[in-house]
Amino acid sequence: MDSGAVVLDLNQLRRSCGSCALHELCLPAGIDSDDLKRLDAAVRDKRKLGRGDTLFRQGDTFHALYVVRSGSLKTFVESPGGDLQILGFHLPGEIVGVDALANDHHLCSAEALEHTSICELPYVQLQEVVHEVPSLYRQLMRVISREVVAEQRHLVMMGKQQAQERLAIFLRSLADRYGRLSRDTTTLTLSMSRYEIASYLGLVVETVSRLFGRMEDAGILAVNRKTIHILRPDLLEDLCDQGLGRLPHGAEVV
Amino acid sequence: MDSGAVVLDLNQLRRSCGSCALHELCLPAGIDSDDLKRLDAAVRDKRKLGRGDTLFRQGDTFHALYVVRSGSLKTFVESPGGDLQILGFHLPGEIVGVDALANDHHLCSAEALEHTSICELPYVQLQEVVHEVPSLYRQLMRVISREVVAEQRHLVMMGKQQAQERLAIFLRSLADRYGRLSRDTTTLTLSMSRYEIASYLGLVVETVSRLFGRMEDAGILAVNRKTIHILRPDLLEDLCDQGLGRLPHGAEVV
DNA sequence: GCTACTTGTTGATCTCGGTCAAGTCGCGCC
DNA sequence: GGCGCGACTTGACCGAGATCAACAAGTAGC
Repeated sequence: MDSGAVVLDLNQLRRSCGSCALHELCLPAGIDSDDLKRLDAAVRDKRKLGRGDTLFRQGDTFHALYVVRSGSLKTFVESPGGDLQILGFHLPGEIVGVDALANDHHLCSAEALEHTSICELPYVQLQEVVHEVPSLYRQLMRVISREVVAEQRHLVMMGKQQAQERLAIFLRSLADRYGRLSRDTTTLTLSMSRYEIASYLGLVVETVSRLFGRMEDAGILAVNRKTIHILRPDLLEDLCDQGLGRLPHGAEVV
Repeated sequence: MDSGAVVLDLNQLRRSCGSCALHELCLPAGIDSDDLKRLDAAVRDKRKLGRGDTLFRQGDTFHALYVVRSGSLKTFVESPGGDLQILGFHLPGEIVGVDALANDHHLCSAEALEHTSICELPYVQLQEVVHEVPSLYRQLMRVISREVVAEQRHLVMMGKQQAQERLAIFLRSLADRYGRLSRDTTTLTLSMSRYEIASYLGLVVETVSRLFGRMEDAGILAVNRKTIHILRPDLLEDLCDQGLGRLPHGAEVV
């Protein structure tokens, strides 16, 4: 810990939570500037990760929570057969590692999908700061709760939705979350592969590929490899909740 | 069980966390007796719920977290079409309501599956106590984290497992959780309907019914309406990871 | 007891999405 | 450039589980 002379590491990206672009989305939301300094003391910069780099792995001992600062992560569990299930994709401002609090070991792995930087919150220090700053405690709970809500949505999707609805919901969710980061909501640059999308949705790659094709045929999307243009957000929205009345997969445009 | 034992006054609800049978599973775990008194001050007894009674409903304003003291709850979301998805079944010692922390409104409903008593933790008071008792903060995080882990397991099940594996995993999970409550692990008395099980597993009732039949034919279970005897726990275990693969052992979740 | 209703079981058929298999595209590398 | 490999797409077929439908067994009300 750096309680004495603070060594400034100029290679590190983050300066302080107060000056972070995610200020209003992340832990600092609603925290006043005095308290922010305390939070800053608990945040340790983490080296940047390149595509495919591991943040933590299933079974690792828990010692910190992480917040995505830029880029994106996937969390997943893998079974011996090489089979894996993607649990979630994590964009800037989202927290990762909460599952490990239960028993001090990570139960899933986290890997960068692209160049990604991370804020590390060593748990011991975080506890101290949270103890000193009640409003931060509340905000931390909020951020954790968001992950719970995301998992619940995921669950509903897996339990009830048809394949096409799943993909539509997934795309809408990505667009929304990028929108919150003040980015374009009609152009998505997917950082994950088709295989990862399929796993997340509980489908197989072939199905995902066909669905992209079908949605493109319907004029809803323009798909070019990793780049997705949402041409008709309204129609995409329609696809998200047609629990019973499904498109007969012709060019059904209303 | 009922003979010779001290007659507990069932009208008298919770006495204190210190004297609660769930002491070691619930929030009090690892908290010393002085601090327990503070926790007690934050716990408000909640009236008992009867079968079908609602604890909170989707959209309700958030003001408290809840811990199941006895009985069981289901949490679920319902879509306009009357369609519902069960998110989880909650047994004694498990926390409910975490999803509402994100935006002050419950995003799912919670309903009792049988006679159930609940400890209510008004959030404002809980925050104060957590502030005073760091070890309680950590334990609260643990309990919340357990729910995250349970959701992750649920997700993996929905994404990768076959119907039969899902039911096997569900039954094993129930047996484990009841086992932790020091009950018989070979006889389950299901408090939920076949429809609720089906929804939880992402299947339809007919399939669940057929699977029970098949497992009975295989000599693994003896099924009589809501009462399930696990005759061959070893075979049930085998069914849990027949697919291509599953979590090897992972860490034990408390 | 009888009737009406809810919950669960069983059988016959259908279908969405998985599986298998054969391309095609994009990209790094020599 | 051409080669090789992984990521993606497309097509033909199939099967697990959904759907439809009839029936059985509890359960509540009278």
